[in-house]
Amino acid sequence: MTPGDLLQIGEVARATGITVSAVRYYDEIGVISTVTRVGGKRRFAPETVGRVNFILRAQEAGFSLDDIRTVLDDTAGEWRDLVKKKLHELIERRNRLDTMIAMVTEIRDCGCDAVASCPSVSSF
Amino acid sequence: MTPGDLLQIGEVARATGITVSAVRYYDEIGVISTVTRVGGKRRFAPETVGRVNFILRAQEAGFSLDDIRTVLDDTAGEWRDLVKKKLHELIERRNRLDTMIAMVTEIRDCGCDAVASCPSVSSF
DNA sequence: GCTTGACATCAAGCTGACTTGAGGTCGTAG
DNA sequence: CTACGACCTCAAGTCAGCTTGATGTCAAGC
Repeated sequence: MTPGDLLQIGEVARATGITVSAVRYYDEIGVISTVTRVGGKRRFAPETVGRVNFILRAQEAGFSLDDIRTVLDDTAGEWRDLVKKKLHELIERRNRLDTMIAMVTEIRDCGCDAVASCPSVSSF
Repeated sequence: MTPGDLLQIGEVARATGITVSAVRYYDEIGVISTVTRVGGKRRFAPETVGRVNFILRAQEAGFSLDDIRTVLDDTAGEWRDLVKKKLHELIERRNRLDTMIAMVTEIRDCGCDAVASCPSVSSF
């Protein structure tokens, strides 16, 4: 058992589903941080689990780890602007995705023999 | 002027907005193909432009060049299954994106000082 | 004949997000 | 005492998707 409620690296890994080396990597680049070390070993705050989950979601949505660090570490007001900008990008991304879904649906239902010769492909 | 209606690499690049080196790369890995060579120089069919545009869209939607080659080159029936699978993935991706948009919107409007301490973040 | 511009090849480099491997430390259990 | 599992560091490797640089060819214009 860990002292207080601090987590070991392996616990963070298991709780979030990422590998130990990925947790270490996140720590190195500063998107999460160790509270302290005990005998050289990292100890993380319990909130780290939520933070990692946030990071994973944000990555899925197209944020780079650099973006994420900027957003999470900004104590000035800037982060809100960054989030707004990113929100805009997300909405654009969804629009493109919708276009793509329509396109792929069309291809799925086109009745062509091969995609290469499908008019739906070259019309984009 | 090119003989017939075949395009030089630079024309393909200008027509699609990608670089000459990227066209060459696409040719090398086989997502597009040169019809012939004239004095060592590649000549492309005009449809190549549409094909490249398709590739760009597909990439935006999360297809890898490998996926794209598989879909485009498949003359058997398999590609339709692959497209179906990809369509499924696209829809999942859109769902995640919607979640993310909701999340980012919440963060934008949360009134917190810093993202790190925002309850919306650790609740994910 | 010389320059210019568009093309060619080939090997190497780059970025992001990690992983892998070698070699070392620490604490507990048998 | 020794073995084990979980941790540590540091350097190097991996993958996709290109780019960059060195060096060379070829046709057209002056």
